[in-house]
Amino acid sequence: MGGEGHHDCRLDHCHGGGLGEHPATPELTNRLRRKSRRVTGARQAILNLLRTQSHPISIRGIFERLPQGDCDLATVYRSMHLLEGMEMVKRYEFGDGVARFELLRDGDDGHHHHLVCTRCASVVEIEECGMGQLEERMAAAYGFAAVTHKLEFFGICPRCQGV
Amino acid sequence: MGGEGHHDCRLDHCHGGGLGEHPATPELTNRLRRKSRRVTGARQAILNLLRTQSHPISIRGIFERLPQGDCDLATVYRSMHLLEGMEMVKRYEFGDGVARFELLRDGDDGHHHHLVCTRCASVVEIEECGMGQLEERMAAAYGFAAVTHKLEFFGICPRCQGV
DNA sequence: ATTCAGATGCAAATCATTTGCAATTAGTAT
DNA sequence: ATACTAATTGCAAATGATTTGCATCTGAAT
Ligand SMILES: [Mn+2]
Ligand SMILES: [Mn+2]
Ligand SMILES: [Zn+2]
Ligand SMILES: [Zn+2]
Repeated sequence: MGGEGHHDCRLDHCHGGGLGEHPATPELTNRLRRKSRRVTGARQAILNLLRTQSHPISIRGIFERLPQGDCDLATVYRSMHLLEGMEMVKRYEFGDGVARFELLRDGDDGHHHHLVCTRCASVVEIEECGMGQLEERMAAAYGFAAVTHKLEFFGICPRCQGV
Repeated sequence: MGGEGHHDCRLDHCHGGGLGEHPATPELTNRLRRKSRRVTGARQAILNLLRTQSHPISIRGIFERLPQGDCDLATVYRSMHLLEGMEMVKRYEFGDGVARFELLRDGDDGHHHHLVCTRCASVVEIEECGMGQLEERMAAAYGFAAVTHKLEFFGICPRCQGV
């Protein structure tokens, strides 16, 4: 084996059909191949959908927005696990028992938080985060390693306040 | 009605049997009666158990520790809802799909956070929290009201680091 | 075209939590 | 102490999100 590898596919096997035209990002293609996973229509479709979202979206939400139930709900679950493992999406939980995901743009670790309305579930993206020092202090104080955190804010949005 | 109310129960209807001897706290008794809810063996048992815990405990965990499955799992679920509504316990979620609860000691709003080991699930109680100003800034910036937050830390505890 | 590990659809299985309902019980009134 | 009624409970069945077994299908290398 080995060699110059000119046998690589020209990255456009997406010859119509399947889940519609979802141009495979070289990004996705490379990451997947590195793990010998495949560039499938479902995965491309899901990533393309995530690209259009500006807030976390649930798996059911993804499924319903995918072109005419083209892909099975179980496949969306499996795909999100895969993408999460590849650090291409990030999982959030707002406490309602439903996981939500956001696309991780290349080079972005995606660390940020949300302000969620407890009445209508509208979301504001929050970039601020002064937790770094606290994490360090914590690691030092309790001997923990690789300390991270999950932080979400809740409240009542302006629109919902106008009873 | 009204009057001196000498018809009140002497708060010790717990004449043996039932869920064992679980002295009813006047605290519990009063809060419950105020809402015309009843002082039952299950509720006393659960509160007494919670009193012995120093970290959040799951509903199944409570159920299993209760004297010989004396009380139904569904009853524990219902009791925790009640107690949460009465602000006698606080709910925490560590992201594993299981809710955990802590007793709210009288006069304490119980606001604090946790440092959870992602390998063995051991927990460190964290009192520090400098989130107050952030909440205010957020309320001001986005017009949200009653802003609160959920914050938990994750990492690898000293014991689990010693692979 | 051939080949086969990786993916998918579909249905059934899990898991945590909730709910309907008939039987039981706490707290009050008699 | 007895009676009465709403609150509570046990038990089983229902939910809802997520996972999984398995036969079939497909991507990508040869
Ligand atoms: Mn976000
Ligand atoms: Mn705690
Ligand atoms: Zn942060
Ligand atoms: Zn805090």
